[in-house]
Amino acid sequence: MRRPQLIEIYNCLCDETRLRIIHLLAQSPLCVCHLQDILGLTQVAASKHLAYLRQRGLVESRRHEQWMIYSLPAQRPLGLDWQLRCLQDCLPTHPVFRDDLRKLKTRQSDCGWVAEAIGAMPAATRRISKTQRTPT
Amino acid sequence: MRRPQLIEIYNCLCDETRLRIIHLLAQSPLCVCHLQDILGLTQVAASKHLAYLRQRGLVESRRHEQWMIYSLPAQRPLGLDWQLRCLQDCLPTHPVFRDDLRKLKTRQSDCGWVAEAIGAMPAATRRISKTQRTPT
DNA sequence: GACGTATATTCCCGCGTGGGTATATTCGTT
DNA sequence: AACGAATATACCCACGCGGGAATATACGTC
Repeated sequence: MRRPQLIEIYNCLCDETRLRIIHLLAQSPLCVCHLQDILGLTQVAASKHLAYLRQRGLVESRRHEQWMIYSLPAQRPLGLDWQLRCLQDCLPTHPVFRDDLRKLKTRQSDCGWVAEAIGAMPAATRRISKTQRTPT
Repeated sequence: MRRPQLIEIYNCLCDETRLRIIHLLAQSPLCVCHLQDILGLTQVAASKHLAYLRQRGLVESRRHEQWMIYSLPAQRPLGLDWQLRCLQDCLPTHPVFRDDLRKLKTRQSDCGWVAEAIGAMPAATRRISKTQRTPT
C-alpha cells in the first residue's frame, strides 16, 4: 500500500462525495453497494471515487465473494490520521454527514458479515441468505 | 470574513503552492512580493492564489502603503485550526516546506515592518528605505 | 454453460482551474 | 502630472476531473 503525500490526502478529501466515503469508512468497512445506497450514488460514481481513493492509498479493498469490501488502511499515514480526528471534530454539526451516519446505523445490521469478511469480527455464524442479499 | 466550510479548506490546501502559502503565513504575515520571492512565483500566480484563498476566508489582506499584507485570519475556523496543527506535524520532513521556512528566516529581517503594519509588533521604528524596498 | 449480481473500465462531455500575457489600478516619489 | 513599484484583473489555453452511457469482468447459482 503506497503512502500518500499530504497533498494527495487533501486532493482526496476536497470532494464532498469522497469526504463522505472516508467519513463512513472511518466508522466501518463497507462494500460498494452499501456506499452507493447510503450516499445515493450511481454505480459508476461510487466505483470511480473508490478507485481514486484506492490509487492514492487512502482506502484498501478486499474481495469477499461477489463483493468488494472497502476500508481504511490498517496502517494509516500520519496525515490521514490527522484528518480523521479533524472530521470527528468538525463534521457532526453538518446535516449531510450526520444523516450519513444515521443511514449507516440502519444498514449496519446487514453488514456484520462485511466486518467479519475482513477479519474485524470473529468468523462465527457465516450465514448468507442466498436470495436478496443486495441492500436496498 | 466568511467562514469556510471544511470542503473549501481542503480545496484550498490541495494545491501545493497554496499549501506552501498557508504554511508560510502560519509563521508570519507576509506581503505578496515576499511570497513571490520565497516561493519563486510569478506575480500573477501569487496574486491569483492569494485571491483564491481570500475569497474562501483562509487568509486576510490589509493594505500598508503600496503593499498588501496577507495573514491568517485572527478568528480561525475550527477546520483551519486542525489543518495548521496537521501541517506542523507533517511538513517538517518535506524538503520543499523546510526550505521555505529557511528562506523565510533570511527574509524576516526585512519583514519587521510587515508585522508592525498589521499590529503584530509595537509600532516602533517605522523606517522604510525609500529606495530598493523590493525584496530580491 | 447460461444467467444474474456486483464491480470496474472505457469513452465522451462540460466545467473549474492553474499558467501565461497583457492591462488596469493604487500608492508613493519627484 | 509623470513615473515606477506593487498588486489585481481579464482573457486565452490546456488539462484534470466529475458525471453519464455503454461495455467488460468476476463471482455465484442453477
